[in-house]
Amino acid sequence: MSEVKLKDALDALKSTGVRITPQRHAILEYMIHSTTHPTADDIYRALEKTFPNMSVATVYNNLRVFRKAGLVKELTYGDSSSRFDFVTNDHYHIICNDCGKIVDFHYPGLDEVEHLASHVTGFQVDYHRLEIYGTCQGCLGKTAKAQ
Amino acid sequence: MSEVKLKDALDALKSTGVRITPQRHAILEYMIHSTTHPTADDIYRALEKTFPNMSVATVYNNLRVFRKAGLVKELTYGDSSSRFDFVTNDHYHIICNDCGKIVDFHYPGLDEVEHLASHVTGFQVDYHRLEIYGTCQGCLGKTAKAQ
DNA sequence: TACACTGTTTGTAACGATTACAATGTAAGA
DNA sequence: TCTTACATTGTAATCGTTACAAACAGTGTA
Repeated sequence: MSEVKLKDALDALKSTGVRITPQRHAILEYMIHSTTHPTADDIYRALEKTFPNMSVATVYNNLRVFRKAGLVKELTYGDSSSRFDFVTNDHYHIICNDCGKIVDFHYPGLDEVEHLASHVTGFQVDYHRLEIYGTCQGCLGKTAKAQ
Repeated sequence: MSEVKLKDALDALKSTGVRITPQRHAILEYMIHSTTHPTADDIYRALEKTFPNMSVATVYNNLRVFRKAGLVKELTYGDSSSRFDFVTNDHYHIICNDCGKIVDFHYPGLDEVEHLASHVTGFQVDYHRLEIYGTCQGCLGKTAKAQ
């Protein structure tokens, strides 16, 4: 099924006049198969073996291309570096404050909040972003530690 | 009323054994009166006149102190730099994609989402974060421009 | 009052993520 | 094949943030 996602993504790119290069193919493929919301550097290091000459700049360039095409979302958390997430269906993230793990979960959507916000502020609403923070089961097992 | 907020904040700090310095007083005061969700640099430049010798490091140090004391929230958006928000009541932000303006709005809370997320993922939930993106009325007035 | 202790500020250097830029490479069309 | 436009690469530069060491208070105690 991820083959379908990849094909769809490539088609979407092609239709906007973006050239499909081996690097772009590889980055997209990696992001689709990844479950870990990788940073640009994660992607770079993962593909280093296959593309020994690839530059970090290429990763950043293409992540921007994908973002503009709506294929990829950039997640800016407190960490120093952004994480990137292949856009599939509407889903939200829950993030472990202890180990940083990010898990997806689905929720019907928050149209009501958007409507209220639009009504109160006069904004024209495009989209929203929601994250939940807590502690994952793995870290709950260990003894708590003061931050 | 912002006097009360300031006093409360100072009391809260004092009670946790944090010393109240003129710089800390000024930073807190600025944040409470500010409506613009300033960056560390905004704060630094605003207080430069009053404290010609103040260091950027002091601003960062104290924002971290305030954050740990729960007085201030750090907002990491796509921009390069973090923005800081004095914590009052529960409110959310709606952000203009065009001019970057951030407006607060209130909403009853999203306990239900937290519960569902906790149930599905097994996380122990601490808090969440929600932002809505769109275009503010001012920017709607101008003609739209492709990104 | 003098002293020691602890937390604070300051200045600067260092770090690390991201971007800009110029040079080189490559695909597609005429 | 030639041309043109887009891609990649490598590197230097930028910029927000932090680390660190030195100078500075404020507070309590003798």
